[in-house]
Amino acid sequence: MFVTPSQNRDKMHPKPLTPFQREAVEIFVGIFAVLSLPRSLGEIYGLLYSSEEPLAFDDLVTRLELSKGSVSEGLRLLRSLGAVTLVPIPNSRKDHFTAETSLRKLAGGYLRDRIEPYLRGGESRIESLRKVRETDSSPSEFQQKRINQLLSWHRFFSKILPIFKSLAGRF
Amino acid sequence: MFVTPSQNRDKMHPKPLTPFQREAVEIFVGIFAVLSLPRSLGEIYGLLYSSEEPLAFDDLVTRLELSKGSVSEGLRLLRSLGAVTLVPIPNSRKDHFTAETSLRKLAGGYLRDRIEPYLRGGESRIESLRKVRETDSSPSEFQQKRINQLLSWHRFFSKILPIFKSLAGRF
DNA sequence: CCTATTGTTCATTTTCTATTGAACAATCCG
DNA sequence: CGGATTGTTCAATAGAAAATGAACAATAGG
Repeated sequence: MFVTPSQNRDKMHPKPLTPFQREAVEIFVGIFAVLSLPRSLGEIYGLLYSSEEPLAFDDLVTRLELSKGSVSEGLRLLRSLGAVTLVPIPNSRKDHFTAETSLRKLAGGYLRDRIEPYLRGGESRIESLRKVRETDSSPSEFQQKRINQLLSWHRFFSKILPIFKSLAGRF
Repeated sequence: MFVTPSQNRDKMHPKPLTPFQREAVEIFVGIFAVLSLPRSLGEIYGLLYSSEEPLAFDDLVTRLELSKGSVSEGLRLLRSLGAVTLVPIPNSRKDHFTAETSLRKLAGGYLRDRIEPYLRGGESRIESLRKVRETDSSPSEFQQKRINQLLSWHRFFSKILPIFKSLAGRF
């Protein structure tokens, strides 16, 4: 079987990243680092973001010099966040991927997966603090103040999140 | 030299956390974890948050069973974030600390130290992407689109951050 | 001054997280 | 089928981050 070089180079000589792509990868590695997300995720997303055409799984492995395991798990997480989409390519058996680029999807996915679940559990955690106060030797006014404050913080974030998402929706 | 038990217990038998404090510590450990901040910071802040009176450095060490090193560096970071304040206690040589509890200070400090510096560097990173595009073999329209999109994202976050802060200011 | 106490620093250790890589599953196609 | 290709899983390793603890400053009070 023969392949054209642009489709499938030797693994030892993968098509290198363009300067534009290298720079984009660095930018997204940085952005992901701010969110405390691993470097490999930034690399994968960055390369997809700076590539006009969808890339095959294998392209990511060879061009970023990452292990198949990293790419596989990285793509899984990025897809679960809605940051990367699997696109069907006619006549290709391989999976191909593109970067989602609407801020709505990106920020929305991050918030949905990393923040909202915690926020949802918030009320019950504050509730158990309230319960514990009652069993305390001497429930104080101070404790009640703290509980109320936590509740007000919770309400604040519960309100602000949808607002943020809808504003991001325009980008 | 004699001390009253409430002021300075034996290190092996520190005044234990009340149930309320234990629960508060757990809550803040969780909040800090969402922000990918280390457990010890959540413990320190949580105990201060749930303590009516300022606590001495040494109280934090013994009651949380943390090393002096952890507490020292933890307090330094929390103070730099504006989450904890050193309060002078008359007739005491020891440093005493309280938790700041206004969302304005807490969120503001976090954003100021962790997010804004990165955001400020954003323009120059995008600029260098723009420069690299020109040196590229064939600068494409696609690349220009990506650059423009990054710029628009940057503007979005630059706008939203002050808005968020001012909203948080009311809590 | 001198010494107790208090807090900091930072090299080392421990713990946690990310990454690898090899074995395995799934699937396509001859 | 059957064997080649493609992608996943997960135990093992490497690497990064947090926590420790011992040596070291700083300082207050005798």
